[in-house]
This record gives sequence, C-alpha cells and structure tokens, in this order.
Amino acid sequence: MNKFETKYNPSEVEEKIYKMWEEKNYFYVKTENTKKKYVIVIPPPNITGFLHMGHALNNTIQDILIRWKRMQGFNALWVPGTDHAGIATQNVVEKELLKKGLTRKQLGREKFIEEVWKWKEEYGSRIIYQLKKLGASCDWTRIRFTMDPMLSNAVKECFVRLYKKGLIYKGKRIINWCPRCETALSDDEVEYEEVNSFLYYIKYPLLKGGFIEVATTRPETMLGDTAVAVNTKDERYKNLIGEKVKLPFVERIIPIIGDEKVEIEFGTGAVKITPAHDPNDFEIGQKHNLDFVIIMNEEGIMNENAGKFKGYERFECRKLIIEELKKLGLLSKIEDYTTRIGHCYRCYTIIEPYLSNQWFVKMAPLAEPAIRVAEEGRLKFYPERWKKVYLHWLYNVKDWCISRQIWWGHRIPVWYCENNCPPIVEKEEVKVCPYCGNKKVHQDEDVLDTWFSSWLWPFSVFGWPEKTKDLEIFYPTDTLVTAQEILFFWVARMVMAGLEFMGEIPFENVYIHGTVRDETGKKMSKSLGNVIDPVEIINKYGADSLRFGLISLTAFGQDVFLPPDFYIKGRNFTNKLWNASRYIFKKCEELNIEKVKIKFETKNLNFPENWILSKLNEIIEKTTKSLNNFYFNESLNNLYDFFWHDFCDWYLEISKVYQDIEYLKSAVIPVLCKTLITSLQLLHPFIPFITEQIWQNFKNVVELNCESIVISSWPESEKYRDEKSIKKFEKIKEIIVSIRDLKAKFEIPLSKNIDCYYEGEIDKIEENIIKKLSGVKEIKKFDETKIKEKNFFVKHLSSGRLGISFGGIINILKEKERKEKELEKLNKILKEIEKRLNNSEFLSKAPYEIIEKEKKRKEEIEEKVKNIKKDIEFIEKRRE
RNA sequence: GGGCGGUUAGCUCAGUGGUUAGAGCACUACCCUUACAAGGUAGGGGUCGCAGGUUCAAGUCCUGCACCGCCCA
Repeated sequence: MNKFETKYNPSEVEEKIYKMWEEKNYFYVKTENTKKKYVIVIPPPNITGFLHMGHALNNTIQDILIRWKRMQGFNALWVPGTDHAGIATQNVVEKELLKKGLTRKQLGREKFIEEVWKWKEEYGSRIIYQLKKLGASCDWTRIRFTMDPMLSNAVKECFVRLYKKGLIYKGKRIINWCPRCETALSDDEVEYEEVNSFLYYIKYPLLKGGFIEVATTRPETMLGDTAVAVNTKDERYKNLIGEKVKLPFVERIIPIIGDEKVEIEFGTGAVKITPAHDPNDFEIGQKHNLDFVIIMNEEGIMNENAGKFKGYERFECRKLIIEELKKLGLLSKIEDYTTRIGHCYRCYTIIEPYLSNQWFVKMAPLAEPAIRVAEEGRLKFYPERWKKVYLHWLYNVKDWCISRQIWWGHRIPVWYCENNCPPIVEKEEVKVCPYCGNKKVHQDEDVLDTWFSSWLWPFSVFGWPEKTKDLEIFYPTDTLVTAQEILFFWVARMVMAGLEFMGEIPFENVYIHGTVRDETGKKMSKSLGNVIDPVEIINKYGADSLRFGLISLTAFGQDVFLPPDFYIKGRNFTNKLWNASRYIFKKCEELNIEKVKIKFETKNLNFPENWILSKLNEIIEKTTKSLNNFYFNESLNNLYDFFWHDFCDWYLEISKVYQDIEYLKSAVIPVLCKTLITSLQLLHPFIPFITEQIWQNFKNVVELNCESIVISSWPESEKYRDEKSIKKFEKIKEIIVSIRDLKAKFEIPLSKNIDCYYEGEIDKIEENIIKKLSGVKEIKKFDETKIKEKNFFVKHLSSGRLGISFGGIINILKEKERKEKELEKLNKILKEIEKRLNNSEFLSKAPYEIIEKEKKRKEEIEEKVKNIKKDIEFIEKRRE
C-alpha cells in the first residue's frame, strides 16, 4: 500500500500534480462531435502582465466551470492565450531600450519590432505559467497569441471585409491623442478623473473697440481659436453676432458666431472655439465652416501656429499665456473649477483632443444586431443588471478609432499609390497599384488597435476565416467570464464581431465577476502599494488555499474586499480535508480490506450511515444547483459546512464507535469512503490539487475506476433521504450536546468519563455513540431518588430528563440567568407565533405549508419553554 | 447631471419574502481525547445605515434621505 504523508505540503504536491495532468493530456480536447461541448475562451492576459488577484479570481472561476463540465462528461475546452497589447508592450520595450540609451526612433521600425518579439519570447509567457500555478486546466495545445499568423490573418480578413462593406473609413476627426505614447486612442481608452482646476476669464478685443469676455479651462488653446461663439438666444450678445475679434498674440481676426449649443449659463456665456483641439468645438467648426488650426505637434509641443510660444510644452505654454494676459490686462479673473480630465489608460498622460486623420469603424450598423440579441435574451448576463449597462453603451455607441501611431501591432492592410489613386485595401502585400500600374506604393504606417484583434478572439482562436473543424465544432462558445472593466472594450465588441462574421453570438452567458479590492475598498494597484500578490500566496500556502479564499469571499457578481489573511479559511480547510482523508485511509489499511466498494446497497445500514448518506445526497443536489446559477461562493461554503461539520464533526466521530469488524468492513468503511470520495469530487473544481492528491492516495484502497479525479464523473444525487434516521440522529445530537454543555458548565474535561442518567428510550447503537461522543462511562436509567442529591444536576430534554453527577462547582446563578434569558427570548417568539396564528388574515392568506410549519414550530417552542422552566425550577430548588 | 452597486457581529463577508439573521477571522472558558492545536468542546457578541410605505409576513420588495464606491455624459 502507498503511504499517506502526515503533513500536506501544497507547493510540492501542486507542482507534481500539475505535471502529471499535463503529461496525461487531460485538458486536451479532441476535435470531435461525439460529446456535448462546453467551451470557454480565456480573456487573454496582456503579455506585459504579471498575475494579480483579478486574474486569479477570473481564472479560478473559469477553471471551476471547465472542471465541473469536464466531470459532467462534456467535451470541455478552455482556450488559453495572450494579447499583444500594442501600446503597453511598446512602452515596456521602449523603457528597456532607454536603459541602454536607445530610443525606438533611433533603432528604426524593423529593428524595434525585432526587439519587441525578442522581449515577447522571453517574458511574454510569464503570466501563462502563472496560470498553471493557479491550476488552470486550459488546453495548452490550443494556446493562441493575438499576433500569431493565424490570428493576424483573421484581423486582415476582418479589416478588408468591413472596408468593402463600407463599415471602415478614414477621416479627419478629433480623436484622443496621447502625447507621450504619440498615438490616437479610442474613446474607451481614456480614463476620466475629476480634478480641481481653474476657469480663466479672458478679454478678447473687439475689432470695433471694446471687449468680449470668454471663459476657458484651457487658455493655451486660444492660439488655435477660429471663432467666439454665443448662444443665439442670449440677449447680452445678440447684437455682437457677426462682429470680429482680434485674437491676442497670434493677431488672427476671428468672427463671433451664434450657435444654440452654447450654454448661456457657463462662464460669461461667450466661449472660444478651437475646432482642432476640442470635440465640441470641432462640431461647431464644421457647422460654421471655420478654420481648423492645429497649434501643437504630436508630442504636445507648441508648433509654428502658436507664434512666439512655439517650442513650449502645452502646460508650460499655459503658464506663460496667463502671465502675458495678466500683463496685457486681458485676464479679468480666475475661478476655482472642478472638471474632468481624460488620461491615457496606458500611461496616464493627460489626453489632448487632437484633429487627426485616422481609421474608424462605423459602429451603428454593427451595434444594432448586438442590441437585439441582448434585448431578446439570447445573450444572457449574470448578474442581469449588466445587460442595461451593455445596452446603454450600444445605444450611444460612437465610431471606433482603430488606427494607432505605434509600431507594435497589426499593420493596417492598406496601401497608397504615389499617383493619388484610391487606397488599396488587400490582405496580401501590394506591390503594384491596381489602378495605374505604378510600382511606387507604400503601406499605411499605422497599426490597428489591440482590441481590433481581441474582438475576433472567440473565432480567430479556431482559425477563422478558414472553415476549420474546430471552428465548426467549438463556435459559438458557451460562457465568457470577465470583469466589468472590459464590458465595452471587449465584450460588446466581441458580440458585434461574432454576429457580423459568424452570424451567431460568440457566447451565450456572460458572467461578470466583481473587482478585487483591498480591505478599504480601493482597487489593488502597485502605485498604492496595497497589492496582495497571488503568486506569493500560492508559494506559501498553495493554490487551493488561494482559490478557496477568493471564491468563498466573492458573492455573485459582487466586488470583494480582500483582507490580507483571506487565505486562512482555505488553508485550514485543506488541512482538515487532508487529515480526515488520512484517517480514513489508515482505517482502510488497518482493516485490511482488499478494495473498498463505494457502490453498495443502502439496506441493512444503521441510522448514522443512513443519515450521512442522506446528507450527502442533499449536498450533491445543492452544489450542482448553485453551480448552475454561477453561485460559486454558496456552493463552496455549503461544501465546507457539510464536510467539516456533518462529516468530520459527526459522522467520522460516530464511525469510531463501532467495534463490530464485520459491520465496519461491510458498511462503515464503505460509507466513509463513499462520502469522502464524493466530497472530493464535489470539491475538485474549487480546490483541484489536494483533491487529486487524495484521490491518487486512495486509488489502491478504494475501487475508483478512474485514474484521475479530473476525468471522474460528477456525482449524481441518488435521491436518497431517510427521514427516520435523520430524526434519530437529531435525538442523539441533542443528548450529546447537552451532556457536553453540562460538562463545560461544571468544568469537567470532555475526556473525563462520568456517569449519566437518562429517562428516554435508547438502543444499544445510540447508547454507544452517546457514550463515546460525550465522554460518558455509563448511561443509567434515570433515578428519581438522585434528584435530591446535592451533586446531581438535571436538564430537561424533549426526549426525557438527563442527569449527571458532578464533583465541581457550578455557578448556579449564572446558569439560571442564562436560562432565563433564553426563556425570555423564546417567550417573545412564542408570542409572535401566537399572534400570527390568531390572525385571520394570516390564516386565510398564507400558504398552507407555512401555517402548518408555524403550528409545528409553536409546539416545539412550547416544549422547549416547558423544559427550560423545569430546568430553572430545578436550579432554584438546588439552591435551597 | 444620469445610471449602478454597497451600508448586516470588532474585522472581511454570506443571506434567491416565510424557523430564533449565519460563516471565517478575532474574543472568552475548558481540553495536547491515538485524523487534524491550521485542532476539539462550550460560549459571548447584531435596535440588519436612517425615515416612511407595501404585505398575513420585510435584512430581503417600493419611496425618500445620508454616507461609501463604481460607470457614463
């Protein structure tokens, strides 16, 4: 027989077990249609990333689903992969280069991209290996990267198709520009933050003499003003519409225009219009045919249009302008003002609204079907409230800016001919202009937004646009597990792409889990220094402890505030699981049973066996039900209670009572093993490593018919419930707890065997159990004459009087107080029940079962009250 | 400004209208009982944010308010 280590060593076991799983290929899924499939595609982590708590939660949930479905007999496929994360990765590599004193521009495009690939090969899979540490049961043979040739092909195909459909266009628009990354960003990639700023009131000289005063938060943009606008209805300014203003510094003559979009209440009611540096002004500029003057370069440095301010950085320029305006007497006042400022989501630099020629996806036609599938309920959200958020975004969706002025990413598949022919949009490289035959063609310099590849993920991973077998069998996928942060970036766009290119939603269920925060509710971030590193926890306490803690604390779709010691519950539980298993294992060995059968008849079993088997069936049903509803914490916490309390505290202890070797061999050991093995299976999706290790240890002892728990069958309820045994168990439980309670009150150690006296009927089995579990030498027939003895104490139970002789001293006053408190509480409840039962409306409106329940409750509580009164009476007599 | 979530034990959180509102950690007392001291036994600790309302019945549903957090404009 194999050995069962005394101590469970997670770090050692977990590594070994994961290796075994990989060697056995359990996570590999054949491309075949013979079984029902269940597919999840991973939200591909960024190649620059390290595993953090958010990933840990996200991937644990996916692993639970996949392991559970695999055990249920599904062809359960979890596709892993990573995302090339254009801007983020480029930033990281640029920083590395800077250490060597190099910039990407010095290196040139080709060399730089080589460097990024090198970096990717070296570090880009870190996070994937960390997922293995977590226990993620992905099919690693299907690992994908958004820049793999296959996925790049999908990106090109998508671009070309949308272009030909007229859904991709190039246009001069105001976009969000990051002057540090030197690229355009989509609206979703901008993070807004409220800041305390100032509102500057500036006097603009009128050509005819006098001034018009405008208010702005960004005075430096005045250099690019091409109009001043007032509301057409604003009586103060009506007569000024059509007049001219001479712009200070650049001396441009600009008109005063009227537009109903101008807010009369804001500032002075007159606003400066900078069409090349503000989205609202851009619209007004287009409408009124204004000039568009760009005043800074791509790095945020003022250009020649800024006149004497050329060469100054934008915020430095602001300071200078204010100084100059003051000197000229044109700055009338500065007010405090809170405003929201956009920041780059990758480097947090303040975004510059910037007029630029970029590629866009026309979103409205794509959004329409994506709206419909959610409205019709074909696409389901868990929790459902996210549906509203998703729809709101889609109802108001704006065109998506997809070109990025960086080098790392999918280069835009568009070529331009020197002869000003129309753009050539092709998947393959274009060498000759198809319009004029000119060989002088060049490809667009820009690359595509990373999300332009991610939105194809659920089918690009299977080889789309090729009609692969994988694509046919595994698309659409089943469940997407993600965090709320990328609902728009990613989820909504995947739905659009899925419907557009595959004609079907990419997944049926979207489970959105909460954000992991620290214990004060802040997001975990390196800069705040409040991160709990999951890898560190895994190394110290094991992935199972980490997973247990995370899942147990994360309620359905709720954010979780993680205390630093959140893993303790899991660590303690795995310890318990290990030791209970070890005990059962040793018992099997001791009894020298060839191989324990865990399939057996429930006839001829005693009540404790029937009771725990009834409980086992109950927990199977509960767990499956909770998992079906994505109630992960509920299922895990129920399993915890069942295993620790019902099984270990009660059944396992009861099993130690039996002396009858035959019954032990034929009933007790099989019941122990069956309950343990089934529990392991139910727990396996949550804590895969330890359950597998125990399974392996038991393989030679119990008839398991399966070499690994990973591929064992999910337990099915046998619908077994033995009410008589449950009642019997409740009876002895009351007796045992009462004796323990009395012993505690008298400060008698539980281990010290005493005699007790009991009035009710008990059989031999019950008697033995009570004796062992409450530390009683003998249970004697209740003796009336004993009551008068000074060291005899009585408690009134529902099944009869219980008495013990004691040697110590009880604080009888305190005990009486406690009883009276309990009595008071029960009386209060009793009154409420009586009130309810006397209420004719309750009797006529409440369901029958509830009324019956209340009646039963009343009887039970009355019984308890009666017994407590007797207890009090007894204590009072004793005092005399 | 619009929307969403939260407010339950000292802390972190469960609680899907119907028993006396639960768990883990922390706390108190006793116990090294041959699976487990990362344990066992027994316990203490709550006007469920506030104010109304609906209902036979509200921690749970509705309205308002307060505070915390998030999203969108």
